[in-house]
Amino acid sequence: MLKCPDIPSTAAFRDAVYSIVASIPRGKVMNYGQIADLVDAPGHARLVGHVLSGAPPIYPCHRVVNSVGRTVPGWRQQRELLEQEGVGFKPNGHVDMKTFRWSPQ
DNA sequence: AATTTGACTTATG
DNA sequence: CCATAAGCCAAAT
Repeated sequence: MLKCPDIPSTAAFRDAVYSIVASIPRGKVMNYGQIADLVDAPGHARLVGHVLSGAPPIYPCHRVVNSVGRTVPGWRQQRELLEQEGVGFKPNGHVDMKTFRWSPQ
């Protein structure tokens, strides 16, 4: 996968994040920390979130949730989108990460 | 340059 | 579902 020698908001970093997000299969989700790790920038989970906040809507950013499976604050529709794809939510309102978290082959 | 803010994480209650 | 706390790091103010 693309690696960014530099760390922060470079085109490479953003491109890598977009690439990862675009590769999340339908019906699965990923959390920010995992993406950060995949782009060779461990600890930059918050940056991933920041990048996604400015990402073009062409990417399935609704498949990215936080580590406990919580949906994006302020984006109520995200849950509907995920449920529509087959992602199951636990009774507590969080995604069942145990089942729907996607890991790269 | 210092402080605040946030699409984070883990833990605890 | 929410609240709090400590740790974390880059961006915005």
